[in-house]
Amino acid sequence: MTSKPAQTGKRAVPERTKRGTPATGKVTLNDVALLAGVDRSVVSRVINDDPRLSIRPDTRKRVLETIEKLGYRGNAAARSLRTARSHMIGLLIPDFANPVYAEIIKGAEAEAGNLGYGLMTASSEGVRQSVGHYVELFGQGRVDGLLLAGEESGREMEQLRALRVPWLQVNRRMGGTDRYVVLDDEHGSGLAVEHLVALGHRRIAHIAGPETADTARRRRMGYTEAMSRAGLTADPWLIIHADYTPAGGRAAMDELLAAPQRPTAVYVSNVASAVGVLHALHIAHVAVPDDMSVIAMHDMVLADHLVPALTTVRMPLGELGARAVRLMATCGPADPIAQVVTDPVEIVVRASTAPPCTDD
Amino acid sequence: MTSKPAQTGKRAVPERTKRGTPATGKVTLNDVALLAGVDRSVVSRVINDDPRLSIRPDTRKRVLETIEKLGYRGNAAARSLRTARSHMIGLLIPDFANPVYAEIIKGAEAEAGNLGYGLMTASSEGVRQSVGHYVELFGQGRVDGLLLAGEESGREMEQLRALRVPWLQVNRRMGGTDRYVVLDDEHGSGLAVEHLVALGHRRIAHIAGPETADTARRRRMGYTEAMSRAGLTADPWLIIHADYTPAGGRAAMDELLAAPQRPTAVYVSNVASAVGVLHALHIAHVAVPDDMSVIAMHDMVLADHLVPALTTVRMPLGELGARAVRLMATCGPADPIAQVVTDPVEIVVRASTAPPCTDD
DNA sequence: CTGAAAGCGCTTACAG
DNA sequence: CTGAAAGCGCTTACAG
Repeated sequence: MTSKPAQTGKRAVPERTKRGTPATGKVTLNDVALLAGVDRSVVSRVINDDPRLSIRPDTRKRVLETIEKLGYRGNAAARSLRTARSHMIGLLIPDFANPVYAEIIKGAEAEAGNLGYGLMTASSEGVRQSVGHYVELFGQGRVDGLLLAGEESGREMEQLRALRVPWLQVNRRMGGTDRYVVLDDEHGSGLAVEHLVALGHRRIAHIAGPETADTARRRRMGYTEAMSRAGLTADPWLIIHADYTPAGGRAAMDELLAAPQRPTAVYVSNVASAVGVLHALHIAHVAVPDDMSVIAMHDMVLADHLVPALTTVRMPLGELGARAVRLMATCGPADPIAQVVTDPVEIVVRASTAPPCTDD
Repeated sequence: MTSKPAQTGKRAVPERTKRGTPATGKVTLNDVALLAGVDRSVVSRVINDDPRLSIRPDTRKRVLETIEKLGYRGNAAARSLRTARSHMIGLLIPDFANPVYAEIIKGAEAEAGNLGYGLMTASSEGVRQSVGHYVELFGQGRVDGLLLAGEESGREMEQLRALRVPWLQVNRRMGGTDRYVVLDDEHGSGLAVEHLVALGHRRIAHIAGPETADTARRRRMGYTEAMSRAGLTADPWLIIHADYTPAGGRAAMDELLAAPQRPTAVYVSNVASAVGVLHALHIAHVAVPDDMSVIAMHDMVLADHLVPALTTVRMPLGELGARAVRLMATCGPADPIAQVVTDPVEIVVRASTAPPCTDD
């Protein structure tokens, strides 16, 4: 007679999961239930704080103690399979080397931890190199949601959409979507211009980001509007578009220095570009801030140690990352999300800005 | 009579996974099998290229086409649960703002992609803030292995060990372990010193990393040995320990400038510190490279744009990250791994090094 | 107050 | 050459 497989916990196991190897320490719900003398469904409900569970205090205590004693850790895969949620959030950034994203990641990571989520950060660059692209990484239910801080091409957005994973744009709003969270770039830009105006500058240039970038557009608008408010004209030759990189900033500054009428101050839309701007001025023997004031969007530790120390606009980048995670974790996949993080924006005055030379 | 649940694909499904909602597009192996007219085990084996499967070419073709047609993506949780592998690798770094780690992450990410793994990067900082610490993030079978590039405290290593996840130290070897992959820091340091010696410097200082850091120790050793080889003495006052941060480098340089006999050159063990070193020299009106040559460990885009552009030692940081992932993916959890990535180490000469002033 | 059962979507040894 | 079955470790509606 073929005996039915013996009861709970004694069922046949595939070779690779051999029991009796306590070294591996694979403790399951069943092990806990067996030792605590209850059903595994009870253990599960204790762990998940099921409000519909009524249980005697001492039974609960016994279960909890057994979990502790065996060092039980729930299996993420089993739980994901059952609940169809991974408790992971993906974050796609353009480049790990850009310190702006480091701030966003930090905020996102901390908030994810608080909400019991894991954060899986990848760079567009890295993903592009890999074989399966987004599919391997973010498809297959690996993440519950995807935060997009990168510059995805149309084809890439297509691929992402095919994954059918809820997504949210961070720090940009492309393609007329209603799923984004951004900073108040216009306001920040306005403050930068106002700082320079207050110092007495009138010919203020703007090294803007790439023309295609949404952030660049918003910062440029903030700049032109603040110029108008101050009764100054933002002549087209005062605005140069450049990549958000040191090399981009350097080239833009060179161009600005070659202009017929030199500005006395420049507002750079990105701190990475500003590094290149300072370098270009150094090479051209233009003294900062005596002959040229420089202020840049985004404050970083680095700014304090550049030569000279860089005046910046501090934006709540960490809060942006945190907010994005929170929204992703709490909103439905199709809820419209259109948020602007405004809170602490301030000018951090350092050595790179001063009144213009009087003999100008 | 209670009819047995109808066959494959028609079993009762829990409410949340309602079929007939093609919008959600939850396509399973069963759906593919049904449409292709084969068993789902066949589909599985086709997907996984099971060598023990013999199948008619046209059947295989039909299966593949159906997968394509339905846009089937395997469910990661189900696969993980069944195979007890997550195909995820965790990477723990100290700080996203440190550009050195950006390079390591990039290399690791690319290699993970090539091997079909996902990379889950977290910072020690961020993890410490979160509620469940490592357990939530890396426990529960979420990752197959853990790459440790951070500075974990003893208590944290304890926690990590309790997770029973295979781990590998990256860029450091702490606690007499035989699971690490590092760079040839000694060799790189030697090259830095040799570069300065070749320029004619004899009083060469070293701003070393934190005394507790393994990398700092190896770089300092490379420095002292190269000094000896050149017949120079590495006097104790020439060596200052500092954090791997701009602030650390700045304080160390200030200390060096206050010394009775000033060095003519300094080898800084980290590019972040070097930023602070250049700043300190600027403040003190010490001309670089005329009055002080500066060379730093680790090449970054930033180095090219500092004032002045910084001479560096380029180390294979990306390859370090890639190697770590490869080892983690291919080695057994207890195999001894003690590797040194030596390959392309070279001096990148920029504007911060020159022969010493002759009137010195 | 607690237990038994079904099933999430896969993989794999085995049967035919 | 292909199919049927068992089971990975959970959760949850339901029964008692």
